[in-house]
Amino acid sequence: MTQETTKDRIAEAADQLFYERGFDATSFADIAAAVGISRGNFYYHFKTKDEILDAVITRRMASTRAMLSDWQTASASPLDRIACYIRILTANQAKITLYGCPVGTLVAELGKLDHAAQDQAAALFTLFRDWLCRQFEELGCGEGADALAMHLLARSQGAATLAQAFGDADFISREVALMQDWLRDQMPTDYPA
Amino acid sequence: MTQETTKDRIAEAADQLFYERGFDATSFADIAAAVGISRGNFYYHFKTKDEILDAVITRRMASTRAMLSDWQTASASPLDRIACYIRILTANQAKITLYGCPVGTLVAELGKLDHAAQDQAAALFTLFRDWLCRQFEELGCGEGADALAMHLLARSQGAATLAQAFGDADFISREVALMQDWLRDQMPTDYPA
DNA sequence: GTCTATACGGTGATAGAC
DNA sequence: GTCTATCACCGTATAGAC
Repeated sequence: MTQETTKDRIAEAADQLFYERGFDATSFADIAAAVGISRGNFYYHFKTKDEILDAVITRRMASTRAMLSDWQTASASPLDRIACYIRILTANQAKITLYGCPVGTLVAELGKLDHAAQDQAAALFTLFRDWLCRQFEELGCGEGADALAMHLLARSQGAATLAQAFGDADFISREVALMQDWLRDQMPTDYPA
Repeated sequence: MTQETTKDRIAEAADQLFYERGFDATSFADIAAAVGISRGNFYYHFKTKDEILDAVITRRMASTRAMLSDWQTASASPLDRIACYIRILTANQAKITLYGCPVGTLVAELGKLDHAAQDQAAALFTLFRDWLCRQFEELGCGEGADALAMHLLARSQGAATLAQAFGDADFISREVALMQDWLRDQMPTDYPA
């Protein structure tokens, strides 16, 4: 039905390259080569590099929303849903070891560049934060739900950063196990088994 | 006694700029302007940009070693020494909120650039890792000492990453409190009070 | 040691033919 | 929609005067 346009293919290639090499280090020539078009043709689809960044962030927002929505329907209990989140670290273990977390590294880079889109990128974090917060609320954590969500996000980021720094994929497995233990401990005592 | 040479001043300025803006985004012009010399004169002291990066990493290695050595002598108990480590997050709270962790962000960037110096930068992490590992060993954690060291490093990185992403300095305080609680729990039951 | 002047490649970006 | 040709600019790096 819906054809994949050249514009989509550019955004897709840019998405991957921004992740693997970083936004600033990725040139138009790199993206054009990956898509298989000339640099000139490029500007027919995107006027500036920042426009591509916008498109990439929009793409990531959409796919993140879709993923969170899937988890929401896939599991009945909030505990299982949070476990889904923790498992993405395992699922993406190899890539994270090579390039870090796609969200964390982008936000960090745009922050240092003082780029206008840094808030948009941070919104990717907010998507996870709010979703996790809701799960912890359903779990009965009430006031502390957002703090728990932030804490879990931080633990994930730390695992990704050190795994990349030391090229140690197994470290992710160990941290995932610790996060699952931690998650069990967050279950209120009056929560139905 | 020891004069501060122009070379030192360049390395010092580069150190700060690499932290605040990132390695790749910092140009010779930026550093030259910060030091107050011309771009041409620059190359009398450093032949390439990578040489400056080397000097910056060497600087950071030396200052980190000095800091760890200070903590070693300042506190008698390994528990107190680990607490010293946790406190640097609080001490550098404002800068971390703006620019992230100096070590973590440099390693992440060099990793994405696939830069030759990425292992040298990772050695900065190893410095902390080995030092923390020794403290946990003295604490009687034996086999698990390195795992505890890595875990604490990851927790710190996560706190720094999210604080920067959300521009939330207070988050560091909350994570520091959690890390201190965690540290207490790592104390073996037979450890003398 | 410090400067000015300059080379040279790659960058984002534009114009215009097809 | 896609291409080639071209632009101005900024990056690292060099040469040579003082």
